[in-house]
Amino acid sequence: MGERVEWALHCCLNLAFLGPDDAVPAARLAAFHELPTAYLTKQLQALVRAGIAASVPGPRGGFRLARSPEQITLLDVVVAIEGPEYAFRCEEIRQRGPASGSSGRTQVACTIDVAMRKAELAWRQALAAQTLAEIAATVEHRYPNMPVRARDWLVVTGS
Amino acid sequence: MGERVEWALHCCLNLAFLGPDDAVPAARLAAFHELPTAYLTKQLQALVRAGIAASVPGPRGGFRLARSPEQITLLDVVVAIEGPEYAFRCEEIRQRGPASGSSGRTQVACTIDVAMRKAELAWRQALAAQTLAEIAATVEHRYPNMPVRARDWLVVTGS
DNA sequence: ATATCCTGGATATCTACTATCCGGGATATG
DNA sequence: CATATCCCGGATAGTAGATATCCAGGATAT
Repeated sequence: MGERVEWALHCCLNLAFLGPDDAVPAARLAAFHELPTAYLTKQLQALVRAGIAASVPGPRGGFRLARSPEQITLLDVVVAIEGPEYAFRCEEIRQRGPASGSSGRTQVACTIDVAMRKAELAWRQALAAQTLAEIAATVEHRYPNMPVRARDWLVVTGS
Repeated sequence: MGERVEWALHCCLNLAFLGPDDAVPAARLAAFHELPTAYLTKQLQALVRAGIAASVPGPRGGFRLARSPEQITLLDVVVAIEGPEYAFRCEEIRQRGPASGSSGRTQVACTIDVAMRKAELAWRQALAAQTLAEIAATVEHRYPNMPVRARDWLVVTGS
């Protein structure tokens, strides 16, 4: 899994600490964790396309969450960055080779594929069961001053 | 996830259809699914190093399962090929940047990392819950003649 | 002795991830 | 209206890992 996922998750978490209408420029969001601005911007755009974040152009613009942290799961973010494809993709090698037979076995599922998909569904369900709000609450419980610190550094207080 | 995993799973399944002492040369195992012999051999060697398969050198040699299919889980095969590392690896970007603070926060777990690991554990458990024997039984139930066909083609009958 | 087969290393190719840059468009501010 | 700020999309490189091949050496059955 790409490092981009970690970037996106931390950025979403930081945005979750802010007010719903506090937009943070990509450059500031990147500087907060010393990430490359241009590349992080690509990931933020992916979050926008997925409907997780929203972008505001112009001065005092930036990125904010598109919906409340309670309605954003870890799966949402992972899928937005990595794509919806399964990590294990069945290439149907069972149908190649001398013993494949010419019968129309094509339409029946591969047993190994079914088994691997079952495991990936368990992974997806575990990701979908955890929301950004829950993560934020855990962080706030363990490090009470971190949300405050993030907000103070990220938000450009109005002139 | 690499295609190698699919290759390894199908090869292990084919070996599970055979007798415990029927060794199949890598070239024949590869030809069965039209896979590149040399590269498949690398994966078979990984299975040997993991203790899943055993290799027999010399004429009438080849590869066989090192233990019974009941004792081989899908997780065993996946870990043997892909390695034991987590797909999501926390780079601790939270500790970089201006707001990280110089306090000794290093030793406490990253909340996002914990959440992602929880999901991966669910995936691993789902893989560990399925054995090669169960997969083989399902295949045999749905395609009763496939194990026979695999054995007839793979095993070089004595002289 | 010989043919068969695995083992390990070296090498090459290709894809996806990481990263950067730039022109264009949108918007708040004065 | 002019300008500074900021997002958007495309083009472009570099790099690491996955895919793939080849060969010399070792082990073993016949």
